[in-house]
Amino acid sequence: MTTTSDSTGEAPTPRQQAVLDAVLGLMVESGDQLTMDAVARRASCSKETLYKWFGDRDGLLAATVQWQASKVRARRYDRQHLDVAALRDSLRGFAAAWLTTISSPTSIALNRLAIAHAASSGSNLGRLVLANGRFAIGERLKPVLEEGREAGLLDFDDAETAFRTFFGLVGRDVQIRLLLGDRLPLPPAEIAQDAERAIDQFLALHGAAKPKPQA
Amino acid sequence: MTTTSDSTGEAPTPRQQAVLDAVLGLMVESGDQLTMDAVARRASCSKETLYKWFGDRDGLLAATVQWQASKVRARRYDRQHLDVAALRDSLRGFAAAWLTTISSPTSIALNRLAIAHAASSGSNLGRLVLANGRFAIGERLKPVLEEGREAGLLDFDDAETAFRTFFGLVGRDVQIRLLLGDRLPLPPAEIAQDAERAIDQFLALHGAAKPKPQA
DNA sequence: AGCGACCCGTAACGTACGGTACGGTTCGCG
DNA sequence: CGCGAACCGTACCGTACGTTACGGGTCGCT
Repeated sequence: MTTTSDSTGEAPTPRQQAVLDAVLGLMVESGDQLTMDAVARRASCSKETLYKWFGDRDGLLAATVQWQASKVRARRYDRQHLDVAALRDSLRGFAAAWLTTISSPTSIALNRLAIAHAASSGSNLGRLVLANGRFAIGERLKPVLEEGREAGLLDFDDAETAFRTFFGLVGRDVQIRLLLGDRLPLPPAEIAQDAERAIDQFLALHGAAKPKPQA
Repeated sequence: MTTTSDSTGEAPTPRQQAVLDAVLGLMVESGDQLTMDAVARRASCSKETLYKWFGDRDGLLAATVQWQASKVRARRYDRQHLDVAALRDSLRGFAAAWLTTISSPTSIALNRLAIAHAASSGSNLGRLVLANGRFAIGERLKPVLEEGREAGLLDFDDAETAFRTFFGLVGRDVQIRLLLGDRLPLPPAEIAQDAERAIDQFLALHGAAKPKPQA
């Protein structure tokens, strides 16, 4: 039975964090040979300790996913004045952050692992990755969209649907291509450019023609 | 050494097709336990035959990907009269077909396998899936887009970029969610609706304001 | 100093699976 | 009929890996 880093668990100790970082390192370097032996060797700990701390292999992987998620979580986009320029900045920030995330080696390795795991039957790895990726950013972006709507800057019926459009315009084919091993260099300059284009398109679809139509 | 169904290979014999269908069936039912033993049992053939025909496990998987691709490939969208209604129909057909494909159990299983494989180093599985999925549809759609532009119905600079926008608007978060195990029922009615919405959005972004501006 | 908790390193066990070998059967052909 | 090619079913081998067990070492507490 796991003692720490359970699915609802508390924060890992620094030593445990070092172990989880070792897992992340191994995943990125060579996603396949992620064996308990390799983790123990890399983290300079015994396998017995791994099993005491994390229960079994799946527990270790789950803890790793949550550890990585806790590292990314997330600068607040505090609601500023919210004119159209501020809204653009906010959306552009989200888009660039998302592209940076999904193109990072860590995210690629983690998603590959979770997807491979989802092929087997029961496993919350996929659910964990979804909750901390796709759905987390959705819940953080939707309030921004709704504030934009209240300010008369955006026009849409359903925030979820609008977010999915945003998601598609930003991500396009990037994630699936990277997951399938396509070389797709995404330097910061191109990320900025892609984010800009995506926001232009999103505002073309959902920007309100007239600010505050009923004001 | 593989004798048949090489990476450039000729069509598999009917018996080989039955074997590859057995692989597809196993993949869909329980993607993990896709062992050579299980394939042989399901296909009622000996492992020795599998190795003679396909070389090794990777050869079998590659042949399976190509077999599936050959089954999907692809009704022609012959260039019809090409007014705006015909263009809409054509795009809507592409969108619905793509959504149907990526939400099919076979595609999900195949992509999971290829993604897991891409975590290991050398492997053309990911490349194969990309070539027969994302890039195949791109090459088939771009001529339609360009005809639409020539007819003054569409406005864009780069067909590749326009296609990626199309791809994002159609696919959104569907594929990644399905790959990660999210339940996401996508009945034909919803596919049709999603395709319609995606085409509306695409035309809002790239529809030419005035047909044949220089005519 | 003595004791217990914690942990490292390594060895050991069981199993699953990719790959190979072999006997037996069917089928086409001279 | 006689023969060889193709193939099925099964047994077998080697290895990799998850998991457990054990010996020894370090640290904190009394």
